[in-house]
Amino acid sequence: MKLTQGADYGMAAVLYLSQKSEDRRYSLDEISRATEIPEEFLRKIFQTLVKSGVINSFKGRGGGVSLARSAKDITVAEVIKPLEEEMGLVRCLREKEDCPRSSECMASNFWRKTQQNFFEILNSTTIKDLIEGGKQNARKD
Amino acid sequence: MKLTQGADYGMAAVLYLSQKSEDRRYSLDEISRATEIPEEFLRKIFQTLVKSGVINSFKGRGGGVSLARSAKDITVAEVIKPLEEEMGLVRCLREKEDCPRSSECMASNFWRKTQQNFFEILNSTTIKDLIEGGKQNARKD
DNA sequence: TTATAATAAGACTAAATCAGTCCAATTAAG
DNA sequence: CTTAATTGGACTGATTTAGTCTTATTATAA
Ligand code: FES
Ligand code: FES
Repeated sequence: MKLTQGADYGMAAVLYLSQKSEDRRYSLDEISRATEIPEEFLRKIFQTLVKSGVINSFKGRGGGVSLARSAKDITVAEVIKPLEEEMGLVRCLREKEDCPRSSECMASNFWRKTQQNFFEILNSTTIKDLIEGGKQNARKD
Repeated sequence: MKLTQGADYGMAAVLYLSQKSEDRRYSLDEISRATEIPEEFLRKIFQTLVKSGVINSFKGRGGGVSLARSAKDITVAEVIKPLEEEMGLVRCLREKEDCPRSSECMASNFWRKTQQNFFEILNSTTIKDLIEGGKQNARKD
């Protein structure tokens, strides 16, 4: 049960941008160097985030990437979900796959709710929360 | 982000046993047939669960497996954790691995708490809860 | 109008992990 | 002492993950 490296890197990259001035573009080269994420891999990650609307990118000289919205309007879920292809914790929750036991399955409901609870946390936490929280994060408790 | 097939199967197998009479032993052959889990794989799963104390096994003629405790005293966590080798959602939370950005990492605390919240659910839900809950599971809400 | 500095898109590859199998050894019952 | 079972561990094939490479495309500036 781990998030992919891509999702993990994605968070780091978005966090990096969020801590920098918003009115500039940052080249992949620069971000890669600063975060120690392999440049070519980082490129793919950004491509995904551009498609999902979290990041804006600009080609050509002076180009680079920037946040599409301010950090307070980007949730953790918005960064993680597009980078994490398979989000079903167990078979029951993964469409395509079907399980021979699904009819008498006593676990599916439990997992569905548990997973939902997890996503609700990701949905209700913004990148800004992470930066501000610093050491005091996740759930208002 | 998915649990391994082994953990998934493990739940199914334990649920199967929990719904059967407790004072008998069940051969892998029988369980494999009933649940449609490949026998050799199921064998390995039970070996793990025996080691972690959830299942009792008996060699020889008339042998087989049974729950080590009654379903109300087995939590979901006790079944999942031993079958799921890597339980750290992100790098930050996985011992061995170290991340070049760990010092300035704004995400680690968030993930730690989120993951903890997840485990608390697994810890506070028993196999009996699943069977009884049937269609009304996960968290008291 | 051309050189250059950037991202886009997608094919490709290496390594790791996962899921599953096989087999020789052990144990207990009949 | 034969048979029915699990044990433990090595082994394998398939899939997924992480990362790279290569060829376009686009924008800026000299
Ligand atoms: S384990 Fe197959 S449907 Fe739940
Ligand atoms: S991402 Fe590396 S320590 Fe958090």
